[in-house]
This record gives sequence, C-alpha cells and structure tokens, in this order.
Amino acid sequence: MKISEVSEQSGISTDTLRYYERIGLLPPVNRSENGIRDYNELDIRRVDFIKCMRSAGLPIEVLIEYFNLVQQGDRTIDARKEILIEQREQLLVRMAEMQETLDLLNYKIEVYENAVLKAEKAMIQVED
Amino acid sequence: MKISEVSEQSGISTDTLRYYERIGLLPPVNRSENGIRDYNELDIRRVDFIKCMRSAGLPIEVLIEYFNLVQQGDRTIDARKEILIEQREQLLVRMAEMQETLDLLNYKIEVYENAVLKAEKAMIQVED
DNA sequence: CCTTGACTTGGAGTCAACTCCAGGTGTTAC
DNA sequence: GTAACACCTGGAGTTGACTCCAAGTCAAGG
Repeated sequence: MKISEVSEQSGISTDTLRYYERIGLLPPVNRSENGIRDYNELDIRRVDFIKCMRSAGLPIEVLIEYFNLVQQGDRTIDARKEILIEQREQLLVRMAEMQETLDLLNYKIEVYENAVLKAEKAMIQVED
Repeated sequence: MKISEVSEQSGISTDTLRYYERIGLLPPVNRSENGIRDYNELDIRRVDFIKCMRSAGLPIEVLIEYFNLVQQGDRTIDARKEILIEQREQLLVRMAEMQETLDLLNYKIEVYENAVLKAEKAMIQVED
C-alpha cells in the first residue's frame, strides 16, 4: 500500500506519516525497488492504532515507548500494561473535565435559549 | 484579590494569568495604586470559566471572540449561542473519540491481564 | 538601611506536533 | 521526449499555548 493510500484511508497526511517514521513512531517501512514506501498489513494496523491513541491525546513519546517495549517481546508485558493503565487513568481525568465543560455549555446554551424566548415574548406583547 | 491568590485558587500560573491578559482573553485587571493587579469578583468568575473551557480544549481564540461578543451586549446573544453550540459539537466529537480509545485501552489491558494469567498458570504447571 | 519577597514589564525561549518547501527521481500519458 | 504527477529527502517554518528571564519597583521585617 502506498503512502497516499494509507493517508487517505487513515486520514493522516503523508507528511505526518513520514514524520512519524522519522521520529520512530512508525518503524522503517519497506520500500519497493525505486525507494517508494510500501506499507504492509502490520504497518497499517499500527497506523490505525496510532490514529486512535493520538485522537485521544496520548503523547507521541508514550506511544514510542510502548512500541519499543512491544518490540522487546513478552518479558515487557507488565511494563506495557502499566503504560496503558496510566494512560487510561489520564484519559478518564480528561474525559471527566470535558463532561464538566459539556454540562456548563449545555447550561449556558439553555440560558441563551431562554433569553431569546423571553425577548420574543416581549416582542409579541409589544405587538399586542 | 492578588494574582498569586487567583493563581492558587484557580490552578493557573501567574505567568499564564498575565499572558491571558496580554492577549485579551482577560480584560485589563484593575490595579491598586502601586500598579499591582487586584482581581474582582467578575474577573475571578471569568478566570474560572476560562479554566473550565481550556481544560476541555476550547481554543483561546474562540474564547476571546466569545468575550468580545459578550462585551457588545444583548444583540450578540444569537452569535454567542452559535459559538457555544459549535464548540459543544466539537467537544462531543472529541469525547466520542476518547470513548473509543478508552474502549480499546480497556480491551488491551484485559488482553495483557489474560496473558499474565496464562503465564502464571503455565508456571504452576511446570511446578506440578 | 538593607535584605527579602511579591509584584511589575517586554521580550525571548520552549514544547509538542505537525506542516511546508526546495530540489531531486522515476513512471505514466500524450 | 517532454509534461504531469506521485514519490523521495533533509531541513526549516508554523501553530498554539504557554513559560521563563532580566531588570526594575515597592512594602515590610530585623
């Protein structure tokens, strides 16, 4: 799979995919004879995983560390689990903050709605 | 209220509070004769609002625009409401993404848990 | 009186995560 | 065979949001 296809399918720009590879978030992707990247199944699954984690705000550094551990085999399972648990914790905190903000936004929007209704009522009464 | 107190109470650094004022996210705060900032009730409510919105990732630019509208009085109520609705929409999208990531993290953690259990079982059998 | 500590300013530096660019190569389409 | 296009590289630039710094002012304590 060529980079443009991966980009299209994942919604990550080609620049960003190459950037990810440069910094070691993606492993060096195989090339066809002319030097053009050819992403395999595994690469694509990794891209999708990264996409998911990044969309939730997990830092690139953490993901790199995680993949490094994966690459070191089964003896790192505990450490990997710890990373995921830690990130889950932080994610839950962020989600709770967002829920609070959502509640406030909902409340404010409702207030504005009522303000508009009141204004409209006032206009009707003027017209009466 | 002095800047250090506001900082303590809000969890926003004094540097950041001054930065917010510089870029117009906070209005120019009143000063005591010697030029020291003295935050009033309204300032503090605004700080808290900003804190909440920022913690959910709303961009500073949007907040500035919102406060500008507030300052222009009731005729901007519709525009303000639109901003809040738009931001709520985006917030919901982000929260949904995070929920997906959370699900994946939970799944992966569970898989690791099982891997560990299996390994432990294997060890017991070796010991048998 | 002098030190300590909290405040002030304008401006520069940092950080994460891209994003863009110039200059080059290789393949396909007319 | 040349134009258009997708790819490549290394490196520089951008963005958003802080964060730090130097140099200065002022009030209170010993």
